[in-house]
Amino acid sequence: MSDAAEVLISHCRQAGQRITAPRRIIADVVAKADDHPDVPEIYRRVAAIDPSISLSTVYRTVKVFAATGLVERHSFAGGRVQIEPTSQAHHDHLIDIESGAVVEFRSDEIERLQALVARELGFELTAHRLVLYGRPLARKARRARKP
Amino acid sequence: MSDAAEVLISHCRQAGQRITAPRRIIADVVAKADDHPDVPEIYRRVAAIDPSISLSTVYRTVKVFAATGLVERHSFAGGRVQIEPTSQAHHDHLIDIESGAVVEFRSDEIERLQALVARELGFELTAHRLVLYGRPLARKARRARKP
DNA sequence: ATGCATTTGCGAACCATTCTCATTAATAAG
DNA sequence: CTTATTAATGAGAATGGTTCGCAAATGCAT
Repeated sequence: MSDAAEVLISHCRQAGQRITAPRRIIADVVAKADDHPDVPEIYRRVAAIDPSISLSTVYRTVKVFAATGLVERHSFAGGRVQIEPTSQAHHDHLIDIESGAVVEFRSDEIERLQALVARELGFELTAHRLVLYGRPLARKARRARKP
Repeated sequence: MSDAAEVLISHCRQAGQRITAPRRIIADVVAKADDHPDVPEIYRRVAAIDPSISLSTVYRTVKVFAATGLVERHSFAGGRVQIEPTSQAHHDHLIDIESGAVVEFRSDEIERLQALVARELGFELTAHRLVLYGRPLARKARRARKP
């Protein structure tokens, strides 16, 4: 069992939740996901380990994990709920519209402004989703790498 | 028929689409929507005008409108597709995670930084999508109105 | 007006998600 | 360790948004 998974289950225990075999397995799968799987996808991975675990249980367990604050449930594309361990460092994405490549980035400045804007609108910012779409600049115009 | 609705149907015609009675009505409903209705909601409004129009047709027509670029299909809350006429000036969205309400905002500062970040990554920014998720602040904590 | 491809309406199908409920199992107490 | 209590599970049905398939209706060019 991974380190992150142990954190998940120990927090669940602290929250008064019972630690069951399905929950251990689901914690493990969620903790080691570096993508943003939706629940059916998590279920597939879980079922590969223990096929007796039901889809309902995955839904319920993910909800429990989210309640502890250690997992985030986003509703990004096409209506699915996508899961992400809260532990990893936040980042946004830039999509190369020519190749479809995904570039990860982080801008503290933008993050700060987002919180500011939210507060001005009367909200506490809890999450955000920022995707930039761009066309690669001609090589000469790009910032040069270190020589 | 509203002005904006006429723009919608004329663009459809230009795109080689046939102009039908259902499409006129749906265009009218979509054009005058100042909120961000999902398709079932649009269907309700359409059915109030002509109950013989089917839900399928609303889904299909909204898709056609989106293809012409005159309507945007967002996927904000819980998997629903929400609709908005493209005509209005650019803005981003903040979702009230408690009520699902959509608040529109615009931050030139954030826009500027996005372009900057993209350029630093070697891209020319062509589009972006920013959605903030927030919880309403308690009234006392909110920025006070002018006295 | 006529022919034909596009649209429509209807219901079935799909997919993610939630719910119900009888059964199983984790935890606390003895 | 055993038992009682009560939460968690599995299976499948229910729900709600969205899409599909097909026969019938309709827009549009001629």
